[in-house]
Amino acid sequence: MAIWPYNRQYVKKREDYRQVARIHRALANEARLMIIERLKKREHTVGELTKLLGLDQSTVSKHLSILLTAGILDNRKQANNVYYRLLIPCVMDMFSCTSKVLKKMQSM
Amino acid sequence: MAIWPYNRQYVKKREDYRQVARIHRALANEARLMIIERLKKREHTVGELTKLLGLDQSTVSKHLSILLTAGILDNRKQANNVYYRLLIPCVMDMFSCTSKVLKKMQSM
DNA sequence: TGACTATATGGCCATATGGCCATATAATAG
DNA sequence: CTATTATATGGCCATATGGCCATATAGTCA
Repeated sequence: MAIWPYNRQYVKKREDYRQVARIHRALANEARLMIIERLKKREHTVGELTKLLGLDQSTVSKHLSILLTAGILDNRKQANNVYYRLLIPCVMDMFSCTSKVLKKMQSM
Repeated sequence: MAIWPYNRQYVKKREDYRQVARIHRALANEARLMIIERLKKREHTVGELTKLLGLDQSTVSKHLSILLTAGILDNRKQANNVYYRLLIPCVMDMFSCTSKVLKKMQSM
């Protein structure tokens, strides 16, 4: 095992870790979490989210594209609006774990 | 509602988002994910993890401290070793969601 | 005590991130 | 067609991140 440069298994793992890290990085920002919170209820346009977040439109657009390419959101175009929606609802479930972490923190 | 500067509910939410984002940021790095993978099985010393990861000892120490202050790990000192262990096993469950994201990605 | 070992911290550097402004692009409306 | 609206992209800047090296700190053992 562990022939040059790495065995296939190892390379696969490394790549998996990179991917998983990328998903967490997408969720590692207040603004993007608020976007997800909103999209949990229904799809929204970029403009709507921009108003809700109180950030620059370009900033929101960049956040959306990060969530999009991370595979967490989906979008569709209608008229000259782009509607974004939550693609992976289980992302919300992850928050039940993060809240456990927070609870444990507070009890320390 | 929404008295100056924000109502209490809103402030709480903002703070929650900050905390959740911090947890995800802690998980948003290959090396730290590998550490968690290892600690899933049993506790390890800094030295063991340093060998396993092939990174500088100081780098590993910093990663551990990030996971520690994020509330994901715990540690104990014995002799002149510090053993780190996984505090919140449900962190592993989050990976079942991230793998769903990845699967969906690959099918696109 | 002093020497040794394990871990943590500070300094440094290259790169990434998150925000804004300005502007480009795309679609609609007139 | 032109003007308007919605969104995306590029440039910029301040700050954060992740890595290493060097060194400080803490604990053990003789």
